[in-house]
Amino acid sequence: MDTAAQPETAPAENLSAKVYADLKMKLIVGQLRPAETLSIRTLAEEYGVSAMPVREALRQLASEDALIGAAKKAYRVPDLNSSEAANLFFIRAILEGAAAEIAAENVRAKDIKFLEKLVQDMDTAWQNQDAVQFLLVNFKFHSRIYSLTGNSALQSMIESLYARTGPWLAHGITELVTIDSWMGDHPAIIGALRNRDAALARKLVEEDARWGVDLYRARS
Amino acid sequence: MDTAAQPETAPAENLSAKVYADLKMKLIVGQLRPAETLSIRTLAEEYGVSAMPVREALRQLASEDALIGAAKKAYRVPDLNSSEAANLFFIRAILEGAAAEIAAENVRAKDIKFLEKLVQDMDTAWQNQDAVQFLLVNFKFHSRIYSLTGNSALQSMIESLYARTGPWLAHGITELVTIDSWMGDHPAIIGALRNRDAALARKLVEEDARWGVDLYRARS
DNA sequence: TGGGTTAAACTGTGATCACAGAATCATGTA
DNA sequence: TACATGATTCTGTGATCACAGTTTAACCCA
Repeated sequence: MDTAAQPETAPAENLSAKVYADLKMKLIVGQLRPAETLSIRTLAEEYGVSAMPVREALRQLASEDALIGAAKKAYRVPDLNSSEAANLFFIRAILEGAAAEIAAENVRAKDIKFLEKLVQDMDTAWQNQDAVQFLLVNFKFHSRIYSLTGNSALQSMIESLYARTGPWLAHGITELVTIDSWMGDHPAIIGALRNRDAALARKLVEEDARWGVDLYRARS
Repeated sequence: MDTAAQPETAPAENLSAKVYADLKMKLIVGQLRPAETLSIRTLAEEYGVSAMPVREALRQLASEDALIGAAKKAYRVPDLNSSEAANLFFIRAILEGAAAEIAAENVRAKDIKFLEKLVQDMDTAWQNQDAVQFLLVNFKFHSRIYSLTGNSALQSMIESLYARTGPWLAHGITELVTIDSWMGDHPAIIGALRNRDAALARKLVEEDARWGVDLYRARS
């Protein structure tokens, strides 16, 4: 069961929720590769549960298009084309931009401190070539920001977008991204939040999401 | 099975998807009231299927917070408070505003014609005091607009928001909304689209969503 | 009659089985 | 050797059962 880190929002009331949270986190951090196939029975054995919780978790992920599920065919991780990826990063830019705007008004000193630590963690993860840890910390960074909006609906929607873009990001990130091409943005975002500059925070976060699109274009 | 209108996006490959689509549409058009309780076995009998497809549909709706599902307790339709409703309409304004902006660039003559017909349908539905039909046509109106973006992810997210706000809208709409207080907006939206005025289309659609928040404040 | 307690009915949850379609692999033929 | 065809394995899907909490209702006692 504890094969992946649990997300902060894990309610874990029942087995289905646990499996769902675990698989979703694996998607976010890139522990599942594009076009990879997922079988209910195989996963059930891995998790040590029956097929029932797994099938509900897979169906749930498929319902938010984090997985692809066709009738009588194995579930599989989506392999995004450039158009689909652009659409997702476009929505991320919209939602996270709006979230950052609100977050800039609610941010506290402890939030700044936490974000600064995450920037360091992301740096070390990169130096260790640990793509999973890198994406996990990146997710935590953004997650902390839009949790400051107090809008849980907004939060779950953005989370879903990370689950959908995670597999592709993990697949492409080690190939051609240099540490300079992105790392400069996160400290700038922290600075905008500290200064309560909502407009700048929005702009920077939107650019950070746009970076995902650019990364995709560079690959294809 | 055919107890509610099927949404345009209904794939309906399996029973779970059919039940899910049907229940979601009932939420959107207000055929399920806030705090109403839903039982797996009861619904299974109504739909003439086993409990299995129903439980998956209910879990799926609960996963997007269109229903509330606690452990070992009956599923129920959320009864939003003012803060929750405001959060949802806020997201709707963001997403639909961005969608309208893109739609204004892609709109065709046949789309305009279709939207104009829907305005008429909505008018007659109001005169007939048919709240269900009214909300259905309203949904179709907005749905058509953001389908023009070609961004299916955006589409499903907005749909989910309609499912979450539908029950409350249906409950409050017959109480205090006069036909003048909103109807003026839809023809204006059509005009903005026809003129390919993206900025105006965005502004009007955002205001249309904001109307939901105002309606809520008037109630509480 | 009122209140508390118990029993019955109802709830979602997990597990297991049967089934039909999809995919894969082996086998036999040209 | 190449290819078609067969069987076997694997896939999700639907149904049914047992179980443990939750809720509701009835009932009995004061």
